[in-house]
Amino acid sequence: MNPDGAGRRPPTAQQFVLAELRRAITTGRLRPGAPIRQDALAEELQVSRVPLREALKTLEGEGLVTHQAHKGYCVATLSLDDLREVYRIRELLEEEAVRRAVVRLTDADLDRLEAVQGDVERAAAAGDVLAMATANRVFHMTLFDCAGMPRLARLIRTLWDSTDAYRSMYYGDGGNRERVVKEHRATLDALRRRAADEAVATLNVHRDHAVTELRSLLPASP
Amino acid sequence: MNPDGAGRRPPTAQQFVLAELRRAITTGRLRPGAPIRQDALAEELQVSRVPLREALKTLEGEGLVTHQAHKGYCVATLSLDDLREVYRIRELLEEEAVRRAVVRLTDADLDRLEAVQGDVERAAAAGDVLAMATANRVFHMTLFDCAGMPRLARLIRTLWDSTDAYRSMYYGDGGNRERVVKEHRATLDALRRRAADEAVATLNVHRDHAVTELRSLLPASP
DNA sequence: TCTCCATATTTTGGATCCAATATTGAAAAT
DNA sequence: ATTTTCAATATTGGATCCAAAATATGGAGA
Repeated sequence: MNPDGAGRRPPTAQQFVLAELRRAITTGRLRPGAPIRQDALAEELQVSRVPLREALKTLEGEGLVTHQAHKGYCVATLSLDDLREVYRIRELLEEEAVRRAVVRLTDADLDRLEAVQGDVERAAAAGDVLAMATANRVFHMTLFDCAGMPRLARLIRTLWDSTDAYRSMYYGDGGNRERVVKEHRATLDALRRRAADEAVATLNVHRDHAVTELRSLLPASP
Repeated sequence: MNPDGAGRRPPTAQQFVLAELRRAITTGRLRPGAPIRQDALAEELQVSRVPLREALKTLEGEGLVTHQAHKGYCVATLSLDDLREVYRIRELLEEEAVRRAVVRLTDADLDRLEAVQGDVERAAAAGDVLAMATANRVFHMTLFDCAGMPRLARLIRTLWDSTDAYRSMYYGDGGNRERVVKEHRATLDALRRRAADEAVATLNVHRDHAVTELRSLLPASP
């Protein structure tokens, strides 16, 4: 399918570790708030602590882990306020991305989006939570990349990452999966008609619902 | 003046190196595009390469340096498009920050802003470019911090950092310094009257002028 | 029993050393 | 003379080792 398939190990150890850690955090295998024991992790991943620490520094920059000198790293925990803040910032940035994308979308772009939407619908039908999360993400990022603003896209990507640990739970519910499918359809339709306001609105509805749902999933008082 | 004065060396080597590198890049001592020779830098800063590399990873996350595996780090260069993109993103985020700040500003906050504005005016009068850049930055960050959205403030800070190398040149011109002083006054006035739209507008004018000026300072074809 | 302090252990931060990759320069072949 | 190949060198990536700090442990005193 893809030339450098998902299983191919990256050229450097820190890139490998980075990918592994990101997955572990965004899928929830490393729980929010959990301390990161460097020695144990390094041994588990079969690398020394040096590349591990560099990967952690990258993740710290992205807000997925926190660090205190001489105390170590922890998987970041988001308070309700943090979550709301992230979603508000996403709203600002994604609106811009969509508006730029709308006026630049080619037919090929729309075809790609349609194809990805196919993946989303298949995952939703199959009830495959992980595939759903991945395809949904690809759908949005594909759209945002069309804005032709690489830095903006990167920022948005980072914001998504920082809440992935919580978002995965969202797709556990079949109703939510159906909802996402419908909302994507509405977005695609608006994009085809170059209706920017409408496209932005559908995404905002989507986000608002997600943040509402996530409130109930948050730890009691972080 | 300040309990942990500027000259105090941070507790860990990587924090020290991080601060040093940030200064070197944002003041232009390390020029955009310049390769970063780790051995030489480590020796110059009297540390080993390990904390240096961790600091570089942090700076990479902030976009101040770029990295290629097995080739090394370079000080990031911004194309005109990059610059415009950064300023556009800033516009989006700073508008939000200002609007939130306006409804939360206390008298103490306004007093602090007024005090910082005093620093700005003194630096402008003295023609001290570095002091001017610093005070201007403090003025804006103080305002943005009042929004009570720490992540938003951090993002904005990072965006400022990424263009600091170019912005320093801006203050070389006395006319620009005067302009900044006047625009800050207008912003402060609008803030006092809780006139959000107006405050946002003054900042937008400010940014637009800066980005126009910076166009002429960019390298020919990066 | 609880608190406080000294000590031992664990864990992180940093330095040095080695390996892998990239770059440079020179020699050889066309 | 130009290009290509191959070796020498320089530079980065990673592993191991040591030092510093924090945490856990245990005992003495109130």
